[in-house]
Amino acid sequence: MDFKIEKKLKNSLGRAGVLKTAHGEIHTPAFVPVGTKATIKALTTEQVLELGAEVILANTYHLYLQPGDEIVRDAGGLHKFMNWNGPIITDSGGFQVFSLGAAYGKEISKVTKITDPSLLIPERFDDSDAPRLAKIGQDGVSFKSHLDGSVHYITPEKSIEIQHNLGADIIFAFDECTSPTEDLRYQEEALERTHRWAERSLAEHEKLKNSKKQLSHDSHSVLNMTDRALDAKVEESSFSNSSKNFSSALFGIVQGGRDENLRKKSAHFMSKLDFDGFGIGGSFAKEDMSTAVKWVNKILPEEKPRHLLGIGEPEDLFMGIENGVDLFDCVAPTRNARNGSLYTKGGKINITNTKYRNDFSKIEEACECYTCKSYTRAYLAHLFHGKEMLAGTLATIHNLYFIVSLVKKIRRSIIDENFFEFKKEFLSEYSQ
RNA sequence: GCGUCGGUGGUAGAGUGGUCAAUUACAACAGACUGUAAAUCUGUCGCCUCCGGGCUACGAAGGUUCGAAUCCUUCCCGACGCA
Repeated sequence: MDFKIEKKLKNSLGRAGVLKTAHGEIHTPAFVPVGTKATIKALTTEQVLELGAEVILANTYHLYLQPGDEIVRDAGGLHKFMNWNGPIITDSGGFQVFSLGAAYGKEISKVTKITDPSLLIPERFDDSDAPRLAKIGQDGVSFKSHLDGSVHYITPEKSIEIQHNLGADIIFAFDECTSPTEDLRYQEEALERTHRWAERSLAEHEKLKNSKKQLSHDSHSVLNMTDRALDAKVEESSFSNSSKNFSSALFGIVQGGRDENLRKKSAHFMSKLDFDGFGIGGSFAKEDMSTAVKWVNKILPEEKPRHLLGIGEPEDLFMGIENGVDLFDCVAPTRNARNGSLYTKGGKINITNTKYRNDFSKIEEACECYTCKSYTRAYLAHLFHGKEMLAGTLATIHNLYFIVSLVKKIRRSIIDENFFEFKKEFLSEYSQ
């Protein structure tokens, strides 16, 4: 993996660059559509490619449970299995520690609002009796499968092993995504754990990389190749699409919740480790997400890429990019689409609302996506009311196109040196 | 014509003397969704409301009863059976 910064945003941390992976280039900043179970829900990979996405993200935990990482490995890796030849990122399962743990059965979002009553809990209350599918131990996390109830203990080593079997271009260290409702003491304890897990993830990654290299050398040496030729062969294969031997890049994840000291501590800690890039994870309050990102990105080494995990509403994308984020992934555009919430320049609209039933205009008149080129709001409304499968597909194409294109436009504005004008113009219309 | 069964809110369909403005599902209406337990979830869903309650309602009209969607009478409508 190779990352080059092409242009920096003046008076801020923002930058535009190119991230080279074994499966192609990612022009950063970039939005990464989420395909948890090795599919961007409702779309074919051709549709994902056509709407302009360069890279996608899949999930370790889900693919480990179903169909099983060994099946994916035996299929020739994730790229081949799901027919996506571009770059792939896999999340480590760290988010499921939160979503199936502290957030299980509750209405807690990783992005909360300061006014959210869940934040008013003065001290951490003991809710260990509450049913949850993820239970945290010092060594790893015990998951009770949401599919069949079977129990699986995931350690950092196991997460990395699974991710190596899946074979994504960028993989993440196993972390603990904490709930925004946790108090400082717990955040600190969890951070210590995440840091230990980061070191162990890194060690396991190195170990697996080396054993693969060894395997590769061994097989080549049978052919009596010179060392020089061997090295060239290994080098070549690591950038070849069909190769099983290319090595994934490993990103460490900064945690620390909403606390400045913890976030900075985590950023310092991660910076010292030999990661290829970094994820910024955990929970935020909407109102102060920007400061958290800023604290972290001021510390992280400039020359390595940063991925703001799970963030992706338009205003957040501007915020993140301005503060030095290179990659974003988020389920919002795809999930919102399937639930009838569509992005427009003037804000999100709920296409199932009565007023759209006879609205024969496009979702967005100027939009260049497949959906807008061919269909009206009334048709989309009809598909949603009729519960037709095509509703989800057409809506997802539009929403992903909207968000992917927005980030591309923001990238362009950095290169053209009019980021702040573009931001102001876009947000003034969007937040109306 | 006689007999039997049945007519409940937008629909289907519970309820069969008080706890019924009426279970439930669907439809409708609105909202939520940020590293996907998610094509999901939540709320509203007779009218009015100073949110205490008030009013009109279970085919129609009468009646019994302290009290009726529920019991009785007549009528109207539907299905089936017999002429």
